Amino acid sequence: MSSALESASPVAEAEAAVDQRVTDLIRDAIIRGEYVPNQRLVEADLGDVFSASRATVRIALLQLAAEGLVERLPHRGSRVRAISLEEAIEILEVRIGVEGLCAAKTAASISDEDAEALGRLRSQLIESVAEGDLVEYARLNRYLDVRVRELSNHATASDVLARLHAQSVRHQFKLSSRPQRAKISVLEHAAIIDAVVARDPAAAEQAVRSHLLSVIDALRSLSTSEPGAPADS
Amino acid sequence: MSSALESASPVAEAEAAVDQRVTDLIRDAIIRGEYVPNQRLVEADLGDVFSASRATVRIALLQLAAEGLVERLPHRGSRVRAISLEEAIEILEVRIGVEGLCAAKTAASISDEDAEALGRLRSQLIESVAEGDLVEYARLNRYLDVRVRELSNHATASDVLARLHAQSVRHQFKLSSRPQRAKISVLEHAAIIDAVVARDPAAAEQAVRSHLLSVIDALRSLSTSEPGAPADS
DNA sequence: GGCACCCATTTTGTCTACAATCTTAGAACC
DNA sequence: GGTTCTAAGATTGTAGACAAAATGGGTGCC
Repeated sequence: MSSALESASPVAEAEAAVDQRVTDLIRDAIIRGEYVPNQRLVEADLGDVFSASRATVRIALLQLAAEGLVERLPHRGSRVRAISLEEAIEILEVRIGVEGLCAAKTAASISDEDAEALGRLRSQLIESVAEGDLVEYARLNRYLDVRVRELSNHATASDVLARLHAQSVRHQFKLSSRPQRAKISVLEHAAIIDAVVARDPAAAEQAVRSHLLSVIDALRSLSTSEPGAPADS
Repeated sequence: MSSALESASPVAEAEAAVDQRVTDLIRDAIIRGEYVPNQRLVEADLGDVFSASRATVRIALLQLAAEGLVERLPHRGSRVRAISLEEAIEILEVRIGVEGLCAAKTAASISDEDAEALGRLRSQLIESVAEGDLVEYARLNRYLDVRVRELSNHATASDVLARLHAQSVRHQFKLSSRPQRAKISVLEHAAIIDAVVARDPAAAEQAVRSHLLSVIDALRSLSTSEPGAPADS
């Protein structure tokens, strides 16, 4: 029965997303903040905007709901999921374990060239903060995260992290736009890179842990200093 | 704009699944092993079996693909995803971090009654193994996992774990059906319960780690002793 | 004035039909 | 005999239409 499928490799994983044009467009719009938390996402409207049928949009929304970006209420529609501070902290707590694993794996297996590249990235990070270029710093930060995931060669962890990351983009953003915060976090990032380049898995895991715990603290104090501004719409 | 949705609580999460009848049926069938890995899942056929339209089945398959239970190849259909040994180990590695977190959280906040209940569960586990009732032992085991997740009160971690668990059911099953293995793992489980009941987060996290590392070892040696039997169909 | 009920509107959930794509088998050709 | 092209079959992707559910406003009643 069906000879063609039998022989396909179990590697694929990523390329499977081909026609998910609409899904990607909506996801990007949410992540970019074009659609704000709690905003309603009416299937017909979105189909109109992206010139796709309702069936396509519907599938996209279900997909995004599975990713945790969208909330669906039966017979009542979809809306952009609002990630509360508590949830954001939960996400960071989970990331401690998973990113720690990635960092450890990377430290254990990194190649010489990749290690060198990370070293350069380290310099760039420090430089961007010194120049006060927070946008560039945020970009390099994201790149570091992605790179460590890739280098860990851990598909499962990468999947989990990608999902978690997408959900908490908004909260991350609030933090990374603070110059004060950048000066602290850049040191922590440098420490992570140092441990990885030194090929010390335990130290890398610990460095990630320290960093994320620090982020949690920062989020907490940020929220107490400027009390709940839940009105996003 | 839209007053009804604005006030909905961000808790829901679970009850959102109402009409997912078909999704649940297919998921159960896969987890129970009714549909074996690599088996093709043709939308029209499934619609016939579950007396639903293709559109409904299609959505169910996309949902399951997002959960990692089903693999979709564009224009070529869906099939039950085969979790390789490497992937199963990856999943366990991730679980170390996340379940460790849950255990630590639970240990830090467990109530007296819940602690007592866990103590009783501990006795039942030991008893079931002593009597050689592996089916009962497996059931209790699942319950322990679920319970620790619940008690941790950590929605994000629970979500991640639920997803990972569903994927690796098959491999878990292979292990838990070995009497030899049960005798080892029951001690580890008892250690986890002890640490949680003693309200020692660090010890609980460590006990989980030890246990899962031991499972990884067991899986590895199991696969070397009975070399690749990839023919599931 | 407030409360319960009912109906119109909006939006989702489901089904059927059509188009696009891929696979497979067979025939023509070298 | 083997290879390439072509066409038929099977299966997925998309669109549009209908049915079901929930919301919101309005009317009647107390």
